[in-house]
Amino acid sequence: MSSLPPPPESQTRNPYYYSRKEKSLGVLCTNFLKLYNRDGVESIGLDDAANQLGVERRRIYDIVNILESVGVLSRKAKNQYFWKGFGAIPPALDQLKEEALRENFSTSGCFHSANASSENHKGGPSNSKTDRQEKSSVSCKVDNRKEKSLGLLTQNFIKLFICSSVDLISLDTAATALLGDIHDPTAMRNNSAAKVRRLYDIANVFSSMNLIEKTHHPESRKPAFRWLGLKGSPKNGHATSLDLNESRKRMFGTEITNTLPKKYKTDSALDCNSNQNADMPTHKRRSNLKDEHGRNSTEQQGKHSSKGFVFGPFTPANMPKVGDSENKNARRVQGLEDLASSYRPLYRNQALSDLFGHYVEAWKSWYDEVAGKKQIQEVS
DNA sequence: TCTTCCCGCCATGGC
DNA sequence: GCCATGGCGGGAAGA
Repeated sequence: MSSLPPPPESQTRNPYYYSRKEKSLGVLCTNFLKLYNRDGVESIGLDDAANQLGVERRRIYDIVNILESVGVLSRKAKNQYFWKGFGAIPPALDQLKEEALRENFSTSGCFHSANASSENHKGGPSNSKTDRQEKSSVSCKVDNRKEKSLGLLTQNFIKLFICSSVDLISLDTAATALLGDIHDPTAMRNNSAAKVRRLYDIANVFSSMNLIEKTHHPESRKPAFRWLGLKGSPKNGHATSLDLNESRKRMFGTEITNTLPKKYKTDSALDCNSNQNADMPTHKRRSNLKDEHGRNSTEQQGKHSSKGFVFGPFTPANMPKVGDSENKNARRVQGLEDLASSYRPLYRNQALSDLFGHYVEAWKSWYDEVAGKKQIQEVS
């Protein structure tokens, strides 16, 4: 991921190229924060967010659930959330810490009691006495659905860090600690697969906020998460963490969420005939049938997509290092610029269009900066 | 092959 | 019954 491979021919030729990276939850979260983490924003409508970002509501739920558990948002009403901003994170973390200490939370412990006591995570960490009393007495049999909620998992994930002295926790450790019953191999197997997926979701969102950093354990090389906490996230609540680490972590282009809704878009874009369904996995075909009834918003966007909605060709995470040959860089830059002009995204709204323009500018200034450094190095 | 995680089905609960 | 919410896991992209 440290170098930018030349785009495959199929990609340069096919404007409907599908890239999973462009649709990641982290990228979506970044876009979400860029839209709402600013002065004057007080409430957020889920429909509005979904439309602005060009994704289906389901993805917005994931984001808001995670953000809500660190206090950035709180639910106001159906479809409506209060935007509280990054300034609300410290008190939320304090509260989580307090809660965790009460529960003797640790990475080696079982999280069941924690799950129960913080179950009413909706609206942020809670102090509800009645809830806690109730939950502690029936901790093994609280509402199963809520106990497994993404928000709760998020809070427990945070507690792992804020209640221990270590700032690096491996994926394995986190997954094991967050399992309901680590002594039951069957439950563990079933839970872990699902929870690990959720951990990835949470990690992606948090790393886009710079609350954590995805890394690897120095010895085992296994995936791990490093807690950056508030030193990584913005303190004034007006700038995203990305802004603070622009030159280091900026993910050009991929920050625009792809409106192409389907993994098979590459094929379907080339062949709009219904015959394509024959090659599609069953469940995809099922959702395609749904398209015809026009129920799913993203799938409707898919129809738009076939008329030209495409995403930025950049691959920020793959940016070449300063040490790469300059010619190579120049070629790549030229290639990307060619791509950008050939397949300029037609964003569905002004905000995204502006964002795209911003990234193009940012990309150019970044490249100038890198090229400048390279020259200085060579001179010295 | 293994890891990562997108995607959307469908259960649940509120109105 | 309708709709909002969100758990869940299949399976595909990426390493």
